[in-house]
Amino acid sequence: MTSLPLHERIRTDIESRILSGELKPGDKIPSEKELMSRYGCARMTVNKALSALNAAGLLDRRKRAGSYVARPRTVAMMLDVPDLPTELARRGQIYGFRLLDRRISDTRRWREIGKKIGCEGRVLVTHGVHFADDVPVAYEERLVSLAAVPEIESQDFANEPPGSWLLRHIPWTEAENCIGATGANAVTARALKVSIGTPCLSVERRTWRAAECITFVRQLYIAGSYELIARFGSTGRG
Amino acid sequence: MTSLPLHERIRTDIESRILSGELKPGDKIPSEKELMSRYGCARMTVNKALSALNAAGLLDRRKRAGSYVARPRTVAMMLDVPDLPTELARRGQIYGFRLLDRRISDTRRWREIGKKIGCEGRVLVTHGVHFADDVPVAYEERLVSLAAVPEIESQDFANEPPGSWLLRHIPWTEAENCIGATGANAVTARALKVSIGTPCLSVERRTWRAAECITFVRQLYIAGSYELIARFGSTGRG
DNA sequence: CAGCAATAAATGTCTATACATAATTGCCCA
DNA sequence: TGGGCAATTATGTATAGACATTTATTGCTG
Repeated sequence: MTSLPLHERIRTDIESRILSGELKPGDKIPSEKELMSRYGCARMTVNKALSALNAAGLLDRRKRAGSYVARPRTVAMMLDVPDLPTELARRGQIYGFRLLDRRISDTRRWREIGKKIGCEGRVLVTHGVHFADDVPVAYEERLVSLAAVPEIESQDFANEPPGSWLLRHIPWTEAENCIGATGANAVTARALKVSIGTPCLSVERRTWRAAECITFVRQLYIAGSYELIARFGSTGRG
Repeated sequence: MTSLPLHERIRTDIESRILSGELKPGDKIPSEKELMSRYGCARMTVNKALSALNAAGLLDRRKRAGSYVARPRTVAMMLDVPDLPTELARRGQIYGFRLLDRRISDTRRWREIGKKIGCEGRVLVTHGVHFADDVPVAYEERLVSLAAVPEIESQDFANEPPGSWLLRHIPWTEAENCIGATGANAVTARALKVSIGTPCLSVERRTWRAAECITFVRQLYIAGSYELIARFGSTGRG
């Protein structure tokens, strides 16, 4: 009997009636006044519940008009993009990283690099392999803008892959993932110790901090060794 | 000069200091008491701002201990789960669907079906191919619980694939996607007119309505023909 | 009947207060 | 020294009231 707080109970009451289809998009929700007498509580309590549903995108609220069930625009789900070392540790596997190559390039001389990362200037380029229990699971190519992250030039990535280093040191405001499938090519197949053409999950990610591109990464996970999980749960809470 | 409400100003103040890196993961945020004297307002106002940041996952708040900048474990991103017909129409391609097989099975006789969908009873099983401009792009296997969706038994899916029909008719409360890569097997390769072993993006999705499983679907997208996009923007707000 | 103005109804924000709950800190005693 | 209890502190929840803002409705007027 941990009895939820009242505002959460009001929230989940309405939420479940929306999600179950009992309340359809466009339907009107009782006014705060009505709900406060129905639940026998103060208006702030009802307001907290409805504001949360509004913030979660389940309700549209307009002054004087009332609260209405929002019509869903896009079906969006939460995708947990994992940090590989963290994720493997959680599974009880031993994580390893081997740096295959590390060089500094310049978008003015190597155009295709600028195209990938989407910025100008000097760029740190690394290639490496992620291991789980000494078995290769992923190949990684990474570009890091040295204009945005000059400190990274002094890192050797002996103990920590560039991605984890960046995650710990560099805050970012926006990112975009592109998820697809592809076959391993000659270079990646050799690094991952699989045959050419082996299916791989491909994750490409660009990360920005306030309009400035920080890094581009392309990871190839050997089919079956790794999967992404995306959830849509009733709410963003948990 | 519409001057934001105070609680939003407090929120964005702190939020921008987190996102800019001025406040790092693990750093302590001033207590509500301190913030209320700093902004010259009541505690509820500060509380509203901090609670919102907490709900957004930017803060960890613990009683007695205080509020701390959350350390991003797995970064949650928004994944737009596509409805294939809608998505292709948006791209200006002509969508098509061919039903290859349709049967009704029972989890009590076919155990592996019950295992996939995670429920008991009679199940509608369909196999089909999605086309873009008459070219196959995806193979789909779908299981639908007839206990949860009896109406679907009378559908023939001549005009509309089962997924779109479900999306339009059946509300759901929870879903989970599992995204990986795999090679086409004999059956799927023949249906997609590719050679066996061709890399494919695999999306498996289970959908529930209030603890009752509605449907399981497994889609195989031919590598290169389709990609998922996931975005993360600074805040969950619009 | 059209257009405009007043009214009322709903949400939005904020205050000041109260008590509840959890966790840290430190003190006391074995 | 160390274990356990109590005091303290910060957050969590809730109340009752006030005023602001937006906008649908109503009613008045030409």
